[in-house]
Amino acid sequence: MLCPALAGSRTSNIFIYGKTGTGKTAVLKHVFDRFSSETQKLGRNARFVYVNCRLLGTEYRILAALATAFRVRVPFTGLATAEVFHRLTSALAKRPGTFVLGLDEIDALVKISGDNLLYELTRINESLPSSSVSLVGVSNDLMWKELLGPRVLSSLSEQELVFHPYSALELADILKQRAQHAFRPGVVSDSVVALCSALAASEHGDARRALDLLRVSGEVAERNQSDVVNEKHVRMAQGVIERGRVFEALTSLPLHSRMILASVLLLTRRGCDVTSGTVYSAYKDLCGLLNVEALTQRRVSGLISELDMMGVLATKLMSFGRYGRTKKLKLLVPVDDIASVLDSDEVLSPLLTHPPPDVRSRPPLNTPE
DNA sequence: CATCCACAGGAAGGACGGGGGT
DNA sequence: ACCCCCGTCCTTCCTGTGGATG
Repeated sequence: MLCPALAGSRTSNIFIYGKTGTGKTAVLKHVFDRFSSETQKLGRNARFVYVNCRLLGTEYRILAALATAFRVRVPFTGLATAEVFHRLTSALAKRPGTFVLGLDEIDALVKISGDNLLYELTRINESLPSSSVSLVGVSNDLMWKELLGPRVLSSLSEQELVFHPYSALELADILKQRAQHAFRPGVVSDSVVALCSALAASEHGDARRALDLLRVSGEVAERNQSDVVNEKHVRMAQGVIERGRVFEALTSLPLHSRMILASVLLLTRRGCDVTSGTVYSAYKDLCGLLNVEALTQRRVSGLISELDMMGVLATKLMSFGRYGRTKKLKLLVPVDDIASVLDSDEVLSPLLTHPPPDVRSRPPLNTPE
């Protein structure tokens, strides 16, 4: 699909779908690399730029990253988004060529700030007389297209590509091949490979998961001074990976999000019902104890939604008729895991290990379960 | 049927840290 | 040095809402 770039002409916009761990990003990066070196050899002025929309987070930062890739220096804040766009455009106009922008996790961009930037990007060519810009959008949300306006949709999906999940057999092939490089012969048996791939296949065929699982299994085996990797190590590795992910996600959370999480933890431990209302008052008490100014209920509600989207919490809207509507919260992560993360938090841990007697919530709603 | 609870979540705007241009 | 503008994070204010109750 990108071959026209070799001849110096514009490529179609491409849209790539597929679940996580099916190799979209890997393929995109690899293809971009190959094309970069090929076009260089041919002496074409072509650039293949990769950005990850979700990691960058905002419209502005994505544009700034694109600009930086074209050696346009922009500050991390202070400029209007439109201004950055303008600078990018004029930089592109100055050096004629073929430019392909790979926008990974493009669904995140649209969910955060709408399809405006995409729209602008699809019609950037109109103001570039001698260069061409085309887009490669990558999304792991198949239903995501519905968020797009028709004007963007038609121009973005000139060509489409779907990456199907790997089957357990395909995963096993990948793992076997990697295992040959990473392990001494005979250390990893076929049954271990089969288990890793089966576990990953059951989680929608995520190859990254499978590889991580095998790698960590090896580490676990090594730590246990075992000469071979066996099924038990794989099971242990599963737990290690899970905890690692949780730990990383939670420790990087801002203070107030961690405090909200601590409130949920306290309420859960005490067996109170955990709803947005009770959590907020527990959170406020926590703020009082820490001498921190509490955020408003509105903001806390927003932070809870963020935790929900991260998959730390599950929320469920419940209606009790006359007794109002509320969001029930449930931790999706084992209580002990969260506790151990918060325990290593120097600000919050004293409150969790010796919970003061009256960090309490409002009296529970007298409603039937 | 209307009411009303206890919130959800949208809109608008303000404080702040940090630009650009002159 | 000055002014104005920007994105981010948060607040304030507001309207919307599912369903038991009167």
